[in-house]
Amino acid sequence: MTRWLNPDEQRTWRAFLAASRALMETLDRELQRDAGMPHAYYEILVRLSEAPERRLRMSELADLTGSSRSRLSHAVARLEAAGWVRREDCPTDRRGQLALLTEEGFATLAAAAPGHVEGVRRHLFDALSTAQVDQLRRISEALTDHLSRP
Amino acid sequence: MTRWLNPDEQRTWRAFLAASRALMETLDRELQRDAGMPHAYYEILVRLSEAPERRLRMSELADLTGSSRSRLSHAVARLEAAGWVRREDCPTDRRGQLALLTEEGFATLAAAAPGHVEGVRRHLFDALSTAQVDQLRRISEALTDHLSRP
DNA sequence: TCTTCTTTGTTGAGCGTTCAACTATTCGAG
DNA sequence: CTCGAATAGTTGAACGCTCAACAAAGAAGA
Repeated sequence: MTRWLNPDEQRTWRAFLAASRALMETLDRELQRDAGMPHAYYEILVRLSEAPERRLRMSELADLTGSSRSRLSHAVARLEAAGWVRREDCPTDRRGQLALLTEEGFATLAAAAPGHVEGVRRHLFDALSTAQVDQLRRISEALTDHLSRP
Repeated sequence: MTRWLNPDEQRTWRAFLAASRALMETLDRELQRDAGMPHAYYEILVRLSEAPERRLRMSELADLTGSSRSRLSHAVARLEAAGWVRREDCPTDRRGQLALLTEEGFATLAAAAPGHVEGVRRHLFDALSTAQVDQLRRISEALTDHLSRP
């Protein structure tokens, strides 16, 4: 007994699909062009830059960026090769690894941030009213909450 | 002169990022598990199934699915190898190709649809009020409209 | 303690996407 | 009618992600 989508839902679902895909692709392309990295990597650098001493456990970084451990492992390997991130052994858990943002990584991030933020503003916020921004926040938080339930 | 994000915008942006990524990953994983194809391929089959005679020009199909021509070319190659899509020469334009859904492809889609729609309902619509669904539609349409401007 | 279960992080293969380059065909200005 | 520009679609390499398998170390219970 499938609960099919009614026309309104169908339209909403397709609109959401098209919009989020187009937005992410646009920002990803801009970041790749201007900073030489995909958006997922940028996010990793951001989270590290906000952490105390600019370092985080791999697992915590994975949670913060909403990525799998495997994905993060591969990503940090690339970021390390680029000289933007370094690994260190965790002093309190010998299984653990810390990822830490290098000075070079911080400089790269600082150089990329204004352009990217401008992109987010132009492509996302400039299209919405302040009421819609508020709605989008509530919707997104409800969604995340719902998805992390069972 | 960077127009930075204020705390509300920051929160909205990160919430949207987390939610849309989590939603898409969940649906993609379910579809891969239950139907053996990624969501992008499912969408191709859906669009073909809705087209007159279940066939579309490659370029039109690319537009409808919001994908690049290259992406679609690779994707259709895979779908063709799976026996779900066939290519035909376009009678009116010798550069053109038509992609058409095979009987087998249609059957696969018909088998996959109920599960996927149920997933969309559970993970998206069940989390939102009817007012929020309406808001999300308006926001998404505004976004798509804005992104396809210049 | 010994044993088992869980957690942490990595690895390699396979897949899908991007990007740039390319062929083939059609369009359109002169 | 012709020739340069635009359009349709494909290709291969590089890249990032997923998945399953794995090793190493901690946690928990007898």
